[in-house]
Amino acid sequence: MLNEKSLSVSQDCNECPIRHRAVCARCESDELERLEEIKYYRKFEAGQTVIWSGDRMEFVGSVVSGIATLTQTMEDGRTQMVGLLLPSDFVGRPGRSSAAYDVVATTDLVMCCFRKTPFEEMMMRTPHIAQRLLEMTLDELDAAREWMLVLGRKTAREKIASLLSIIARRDASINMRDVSAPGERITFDLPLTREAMADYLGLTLETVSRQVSALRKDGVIELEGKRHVTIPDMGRLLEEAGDDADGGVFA
Amino acid sequence: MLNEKSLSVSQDCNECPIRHRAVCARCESDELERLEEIKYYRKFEAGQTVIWSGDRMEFVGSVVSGIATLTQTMEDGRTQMVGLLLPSDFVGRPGRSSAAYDVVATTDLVMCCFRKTPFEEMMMRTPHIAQRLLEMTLDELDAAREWMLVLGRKTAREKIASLLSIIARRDASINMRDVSAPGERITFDLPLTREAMADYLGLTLETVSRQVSALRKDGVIELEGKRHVTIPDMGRLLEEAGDDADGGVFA
DNA sequence: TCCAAATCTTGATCTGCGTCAAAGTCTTGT
DNA sequence: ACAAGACTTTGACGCAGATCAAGATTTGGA
Repeated sequence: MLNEKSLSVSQDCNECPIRHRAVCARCESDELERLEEIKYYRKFEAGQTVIWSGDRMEFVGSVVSGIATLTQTMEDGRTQMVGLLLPSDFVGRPGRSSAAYDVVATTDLVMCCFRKTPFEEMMMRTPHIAQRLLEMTLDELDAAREWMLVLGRKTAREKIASLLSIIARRDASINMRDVSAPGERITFDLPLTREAMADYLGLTLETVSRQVSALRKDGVIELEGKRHVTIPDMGRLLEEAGDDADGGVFA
Repeated sequence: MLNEKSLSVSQDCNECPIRHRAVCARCESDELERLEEIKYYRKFEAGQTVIWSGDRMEFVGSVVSGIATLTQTMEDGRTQMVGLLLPSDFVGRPGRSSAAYDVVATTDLVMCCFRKTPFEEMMMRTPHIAQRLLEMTLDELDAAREWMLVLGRKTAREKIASLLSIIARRDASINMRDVSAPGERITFDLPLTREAMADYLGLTLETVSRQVSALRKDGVIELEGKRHVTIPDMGRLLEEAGDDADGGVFA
């Protein structure tokens, strides 16, 4: 089911965000050594499922490059995306043995994985890891709650604007660009199909398509092809999203 | 703004869930002593706001008794509840100095609080606290994501059934009753007004009222007065919620 | 006890988004 | 380069839930 290939363990650690973000900063070198031992890389192609909901989950890890989604599905096929995993995001749950969601690679994807049991043992011995994971999980919880407002109370147009502004912001932070500079034109590639956007926003793909067209017609966004977006005025987009213009809810 | 009264510190610790759930189980006695020193109780009346979004947050804590809600509000007044805090739930975020949501007591409420800075220092020194908080936060994240499916993809009727089944389950677990016993009639008081239910479900209060009436007419629930609910068949309710009947998504 | 305010129910009507349908445009493999 | 499939756009129409409105019931304070 999982056609992954392991990458060389000797691959440069700078590419592994968990080293940087979750562990490195405050750990002793022997702990880093131990982490190194249980670390491995996995590669997935666009469209591949990383893990199915309910599957036994034998690793935790984080996204090195590419984009993955967390999705829930009802018996009758209705689908809701509950998370968007960009580089540096953590996947998996220490203390839980089976996956709660489908994880799907939407682009080619590289993950940095740790075997779960050794990782958990290490977490027990290394306080900073649990503290760092707590911090990351609280951020995710905030993002999930912000998204509840989007899903429960925003119109289709506001939903699209919210999604675009999140992607713009996260894309900018990955590439270390500044999204809040006034007058700046922001440009990025949409990493999601219209259907994936619909699943994230609780809409149909037709409605997504219509609202994207409407935002383009109104000059809020510009499109080259279907995927390349430029945002001439970030403040305007945030207004359309229903957020206050000063950096917004997801700051 | 906060008309709280501190309760005696000598109040029986059995009433303070964080002692049990977050700290006690694995801590040394001197750590418990230190926690005891920074602990205090606060009482709120139904309808009082515990803290406003954006306020400086000088404590973390957990609910001892009563019910509180976390809500977000847009500038134009649209409101979305993003969390329901029942006894034992943790509030606040180590490492963040201002509140991200309004916290409102919907019934009379007692909270067990810890001053934030000493709590954070203690967390640094006491690995089990961060580990326990991580576990609790991951549970909350799962609950938030389950709720995203409710908000994004369920019909009004399914939303009401989902809310009732969650409340039934949580109420049962607080009172140590078994909700999954087949044939068992389950009874509880709704702790939320129709408007609060609407804010949680992303609906209007009129729609909530209509769907509650419809579920009653169809025999899925029984009502005495407006608030006292009995569920003659939990499996039936879970079907109406769109969950699989075997314990459901929130198990 | 009684009045006023809060909460809840129900009805009539409206509308944003879903559904169904068809055609257009990219992508990919040969 | 071309064909087949995947993805996207656009149109016509219907419906679930919102909105507006009027009462009914419950709650709480004087």
